[in-house]
Amino acid sequence: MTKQRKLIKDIVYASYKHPTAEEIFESAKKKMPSIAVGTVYRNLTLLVESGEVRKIDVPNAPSKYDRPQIPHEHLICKNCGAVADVDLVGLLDVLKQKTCEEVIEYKLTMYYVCPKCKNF
Amino acid sequence: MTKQRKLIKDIVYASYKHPTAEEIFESAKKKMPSIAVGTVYRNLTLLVESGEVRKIDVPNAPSKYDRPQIPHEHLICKNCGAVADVDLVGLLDVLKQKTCEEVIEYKLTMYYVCPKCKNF
DNA sequence: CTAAATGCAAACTATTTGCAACGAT
DNA sequence: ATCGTTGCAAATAGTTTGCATTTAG
Repeated sequence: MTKQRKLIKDIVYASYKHPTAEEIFESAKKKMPSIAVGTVYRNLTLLVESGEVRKIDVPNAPSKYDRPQIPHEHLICKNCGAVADVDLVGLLDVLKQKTCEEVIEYKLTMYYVCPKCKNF
Repeated sequence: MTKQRKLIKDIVYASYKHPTAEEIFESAKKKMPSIAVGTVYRNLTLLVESGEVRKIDVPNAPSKYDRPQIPHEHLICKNCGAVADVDLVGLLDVLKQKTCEEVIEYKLTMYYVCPKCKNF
């Protein structure tokens, strides 16, 4: 882990809001004036791949970055009733965006046919 | 409604899949070779604004377009309990994509503070 | 007639990439 | 010495925009 990568990760983790790559870049330049945008993007991609940072896709706007959190929801099999946990990272943001409201929390249950039942 | 606009709308409505602007443009050129990409984008924007066409935002990929459908969910005020209806077009697709499962249906309730309560 | 819409091309935004220099093992 | 990483600048992808011309109402 290079100091650039460390710096970028620290900025994301320390941010009170969800910063964009550009904002992270601006912030990083204060500590390390020579850092390049390309480096920020490259490292964000790497950090997202390793799961250290979470990317939030925002339609018609630059992506935002955040530390990962692990909420989870349930998928219920319509056939056998088995419950699977699913990690629905980013759903709250999707709901906020789709409703255009400051959604605080939500209750969600999904229904499907589980892999086992699907094979019979 | 110009013939370009009509053509674009028809293409979206006739498409078996969810076409991108580029695909719509290619398809439109077959009927009207002089049509410009800019026209396709401008009309798609207009059609989306008027509700005649639905835009599907896809992370890291061109947006797709579809005819609109109107499911709806509830937003409940945590303060006064008032219920607002919201149109959550595209949520099922988001859930399918996020869970990587063939979600059949879902139950969703969201909580927020309604505009009236927010102002007191 | 005239306001809105078009075609064309250039501009823009967010992000990615090629490459030579750099830096940590 | 080596291999990943950097800074820089140019490239890319998707979309938007300015402008002179055309078209629909």
